[in-house]
Amino acid sequence: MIPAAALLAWYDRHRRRLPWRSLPGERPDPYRVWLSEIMLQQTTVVAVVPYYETFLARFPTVAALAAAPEEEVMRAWAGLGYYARARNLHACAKVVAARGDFPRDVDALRALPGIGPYTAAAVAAIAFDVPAVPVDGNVERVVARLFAITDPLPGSKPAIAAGAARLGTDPDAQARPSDFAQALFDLGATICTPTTPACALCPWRAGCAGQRAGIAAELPRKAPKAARPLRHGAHFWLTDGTRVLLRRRPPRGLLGGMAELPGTPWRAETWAAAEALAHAPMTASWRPAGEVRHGFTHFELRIALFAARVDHIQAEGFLHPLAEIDAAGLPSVMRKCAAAVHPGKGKR
DNA sequence: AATTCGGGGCC
DNA sequence: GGCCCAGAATT
Repeated sequence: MIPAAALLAWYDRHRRRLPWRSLPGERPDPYRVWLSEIMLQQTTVVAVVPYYETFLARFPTVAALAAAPEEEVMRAWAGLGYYARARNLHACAKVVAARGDFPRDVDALRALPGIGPYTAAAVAAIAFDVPAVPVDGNVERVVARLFAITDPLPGSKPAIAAGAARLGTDPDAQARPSDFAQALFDLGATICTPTTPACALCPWRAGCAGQRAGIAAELPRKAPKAARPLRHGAHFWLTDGTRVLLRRRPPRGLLGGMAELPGTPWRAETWAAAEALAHAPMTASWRPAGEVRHGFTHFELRIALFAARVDHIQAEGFLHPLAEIDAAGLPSVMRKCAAAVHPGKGKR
């Protein structure tokens, strides 16, 4: 038996202070818990913090978020990645605002847009003290080590989920579901880390089968990943001296609904200059303007840049002031392109 | 069950 | 250069 009391005692002394966390004894704001959980999906705490602060200041309540134009929500999300999250966030806010509040149980939360099994359990536990154990990457690692589960992910997910649920049956865990969930996160983030776990400092060291077997650092094992193919594209920086031409990507799919520089499709073959220029937004004296490399989850991209200045822009898309390019809501790959061609201030 | 979705920090 | 991250939706 792994004692929840030992973890909770450790958490009471060593828990991380994070902007979306309420103080001990303070009732959490479900909106803030939910917002943070969506942002934290596959995204590190360090990356989320500045976005969370800005986002919360701009949209202080779920009603304010629901009432905002979608384009403004997407612009506030720009650079954080996985943009379907932002669209689902907005859709979820509208449902919740119409209902009046967030549902308090796992199944009802699970039915909302952008909320899957993990987030439903996390919001229920953290915001409403429902005795659920959310299983994220941290918890998978902790549980795989505690029980020495050597089968590789993702096949071992059911066994790991069962182990996590077993941990949550401890009466001490059931007495503090919100703290127990966050304690598991903090243990995974600060002690039971991916490469070199600090087992000497771990409150669960005595009961850890992985540590006892000397294989903790190797767990969880994972199936090998496929190689990322290389793709090529060309994009165009067209300015009239005060504005630059942008366009909107299709609402779904990669970078769905985000702004971009006009360009070619992205494909496996390289683009000859003349071939790429056939995709230019208008006829002009295009000059080569460097290359940008960017890694996506499942492919790597190399973009050849072309730039031109004309007196009058006549092309499809919309014009954005050069001086406010950082506020254009460009995804990171396009911010790289803009910075390569137009090395201005450079920050967001 | 597999694939498609971003981006950055850290080793 | 690879790994990881408070995963979900789609196919």
